[in-house]
Amino acid sequence: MTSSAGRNGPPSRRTQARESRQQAIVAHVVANGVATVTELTELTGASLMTVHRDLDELARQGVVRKFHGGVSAQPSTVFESSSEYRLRVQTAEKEALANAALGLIEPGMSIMIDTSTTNLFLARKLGDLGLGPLTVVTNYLPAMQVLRSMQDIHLIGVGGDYNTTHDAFLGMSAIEAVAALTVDIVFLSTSAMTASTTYHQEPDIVTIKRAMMQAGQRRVLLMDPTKLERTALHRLAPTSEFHRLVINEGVDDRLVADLREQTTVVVAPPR
Amino acid sequence: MTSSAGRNGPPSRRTQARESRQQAIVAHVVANGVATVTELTELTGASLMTVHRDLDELARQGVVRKFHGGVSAQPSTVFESSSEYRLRVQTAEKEALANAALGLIEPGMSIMIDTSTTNLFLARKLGDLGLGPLTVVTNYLPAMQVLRSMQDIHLIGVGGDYNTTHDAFLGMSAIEAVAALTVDIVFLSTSAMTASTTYHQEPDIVTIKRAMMQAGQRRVLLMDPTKLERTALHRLAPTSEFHRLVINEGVDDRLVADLREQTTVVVAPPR
DNA sequence: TAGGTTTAACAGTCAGTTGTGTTATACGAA
DNA sequence: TTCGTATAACACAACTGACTGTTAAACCTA
Repeated sequence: MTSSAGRNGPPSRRTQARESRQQAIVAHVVANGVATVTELTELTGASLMTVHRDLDELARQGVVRKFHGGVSAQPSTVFESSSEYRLRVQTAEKEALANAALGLIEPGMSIMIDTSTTNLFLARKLGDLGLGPLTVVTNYLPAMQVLRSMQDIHLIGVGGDYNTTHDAFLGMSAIEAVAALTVDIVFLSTSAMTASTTYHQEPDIVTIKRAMMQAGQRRVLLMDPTKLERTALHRLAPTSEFHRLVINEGVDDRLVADLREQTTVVVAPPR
Repeated sequence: MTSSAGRNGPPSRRTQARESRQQAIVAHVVANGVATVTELTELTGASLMTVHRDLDELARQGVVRKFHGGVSAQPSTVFESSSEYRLRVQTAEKEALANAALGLIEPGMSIMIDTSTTNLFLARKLGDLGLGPLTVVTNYLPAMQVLRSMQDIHLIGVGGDYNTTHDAFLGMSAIEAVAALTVDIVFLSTSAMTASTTYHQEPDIVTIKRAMMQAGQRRVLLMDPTKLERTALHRLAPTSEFHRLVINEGVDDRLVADLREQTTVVVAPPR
């Protein structure tokens, strides 16, 4: 991550401009499949060099692919894995989910946090409340960085093979480490779900998430609206396996009704 | 860590002034045992408020203890444990040690790095060389942060209970994780040694360092000059247990001769 | 080789952060 | 209570670093 990846302060006018320009580029490229650089300079009004730099960054994040003469879109399954990319979308929704999750935590509890950007929002909030001593387990490096300096937080890091895409420790040893623990609540998120089932596109992630589910006495699933009513290659677990599902407001009523047949659904209020 | 903890760029006139002022304060307090704040404003020429802020920072680092009316020195064994404090002293020497250590590493190797600031210097250099693929194991969070973005580095994080003082993962699960691994070289450092024996003041650290020694086919000990001919509460291991000892130039000849009777000594050239 | 395309190098602008001091208020010990 | 001490609040200057554009060189491809 180069610049404003995990920042908290105000986004700054400058960075904001950069953000919206890159978003416009992504939207355009995704819509058309391909685009030339000059085409994008006209779209954004920025200089050739700036567009090139934006494209380099987006390519590094795996969102687009550069070739001589222009760029093309990546299949969504590829770039949606990128931790860096996911951190920037649906932030308001994730914030709301995190707030709702916070309400489930009581002082003295031990909780586990999986490799998801939604959970990073949750981690940031854990220090705020005087939740008293709190034990937090995670394999997600950005979460560790956030939690390490917090008072009253006992951080337990899960080690293993570092995975750049997810910015987390995975693999056999991570699974073993998780298997050796039991926590009061485990907070999970995944990339896709239907009313009946949850999914993820990567088998390695499925494995660690399953181990984490085993380690939690209660399992809470946090899902922003973009992930609902979608599937991915690998099945993670039936929806009914989760004790609570936290979603945002504005989800289709029929879907919510279907979900309520499987588990307890909590609707997180915005703001 | 607040500001210029792990920076690399030029120290800046301002920060440099701050550094030397704090060093002067520490020197004064250590020499006299105690000091009043007004006394220190005269010593440094800074305002009352600035001195207070310096003292707050030093107290947070564990170097001095504040009380109403002034400050007192901490026993050296206390503040010498502070990762943040140790990072700022003997940097040139540690740099030289790291360079020498680098020469022992060959492409494709797997290495382990323990919880010591000297090793952080080493970690920073691992990306420079085109050492080809390199597997690096560590329980030291700052090292993980440095290594995570490096190309060609396969990072294996050792998890466990996070310890704020050392900025690292310790405890039973860390030891188990280390015990499950074997690497080509393990790079260690410790707080004190004599010709015959190595020491550390904290039992938890001794335990993990011993586990790491077991995990390494070759054991390399990096020691800056301030640590030589000193002891600490707990014995870590005989000097002869290390395959190589890397020290700086300028160490007393007789001591070097004694050390050479125990192990292979490498003298790191400055620069 | 000639066209456009990409990268490298340089420099300027601007925003945010840090370090500092001054003043005002709160605190603690005698 | 009272005086010295400690913190909080505000303001300011300096510095850093991010972002951008321009120009020049290198590169690819037809």
